[in-house]
Amino acid sequence: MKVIFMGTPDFAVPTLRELVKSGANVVLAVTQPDRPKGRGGKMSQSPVKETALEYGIPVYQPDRIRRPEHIAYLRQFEADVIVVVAFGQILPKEILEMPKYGCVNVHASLLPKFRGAAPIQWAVLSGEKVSGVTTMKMDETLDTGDIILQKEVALDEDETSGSLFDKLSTVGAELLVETLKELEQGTAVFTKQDDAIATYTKMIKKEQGQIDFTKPAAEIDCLVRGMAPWPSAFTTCRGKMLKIWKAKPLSGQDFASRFGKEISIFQPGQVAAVTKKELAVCAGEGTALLVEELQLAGKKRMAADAFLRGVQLREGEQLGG
RNA sequence: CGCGGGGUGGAGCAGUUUGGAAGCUCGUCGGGCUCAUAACCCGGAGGUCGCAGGUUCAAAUCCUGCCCCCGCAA
Repeated sequence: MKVIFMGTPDFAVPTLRELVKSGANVVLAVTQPDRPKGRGGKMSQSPVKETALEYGIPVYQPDRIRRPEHIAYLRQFEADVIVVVAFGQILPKEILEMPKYGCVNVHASLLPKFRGAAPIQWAVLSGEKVSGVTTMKMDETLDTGDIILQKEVALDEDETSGSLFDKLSTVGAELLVETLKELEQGTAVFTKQDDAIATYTKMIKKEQGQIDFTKPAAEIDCLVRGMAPWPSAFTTCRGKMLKIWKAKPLSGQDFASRFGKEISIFQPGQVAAVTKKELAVCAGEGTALLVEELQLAGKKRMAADAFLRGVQLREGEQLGG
């Protein structure tokens, strides 16, 4: 199998590795151009590029792959299949139709659910119990191609987008290798997606991490887990950015039995209970959020008890706002 | 040279502006109180104050250079 691999972030790396390990002949890795990144704006290369270089695979970094010269460049490889994993650019029809087996995409959800840019985060944000990975034969619109293989993955109670990323990228890698095998053997079955039950995910923006304490605690917990490790759920504390990394929703009853008072005497966003080790914030609909791990601007991420040693919060103090 | 916060006993912080015996909360160790306890009381151990120079009678504190961590912005 002569393969062209297209991908950019960490999520794509396991698939590239499995591909190489499976014996596929990866002739080219296409990835996004190097960009300034991080503090100080140093140039950095994509994880896929680093991995490709490690294997000695040639790397190609077109600014816009749809330009004719880039399409022509790809054509000369006469690849059997193009594998696309979180590449970050839309492929034009000429490329989709170029390889014998077409273009195969690994998508981190159970399509047709969570089509689009951020399926993993949205699965966590939505409080899903199960998500998964789909391989499909790409067509001209985004994430609408025929499904080839699909595998479910259960979400844990404390699943974060980061942990789900890891799980799904591993599963995706295995699934892709299996998919190529079926394509080559001619045993692949293509299943149309049911557009009627499709859902779409928008790209995650930083502001979405802002915690709205009038929402019930369970929903805030989903936000905290869904936005971790990026861009993180946050509020403010005495004018400083305060990231919440881990929290546990408490019902009004949980709160009362744990702290011996009623949550109803507090307004959403108010610090409802502070002990030496625990911190609870009033949330919406009579619930409370037990904050377990957090980070103040300029500081490191730490457990609630460590945080409370250095910052004495007062009961009733308002967060956010 | 993008903007900013920070590196002080094991943990989290104060102290730096106005140089002059290194402090707080927690943990830890020993003892006590208690039916009992993560509660309370008493006592102890533990720190090259990121690194390297400089100024000074004296530097965590002032000056210079470097390393590392983090928030924002991209």
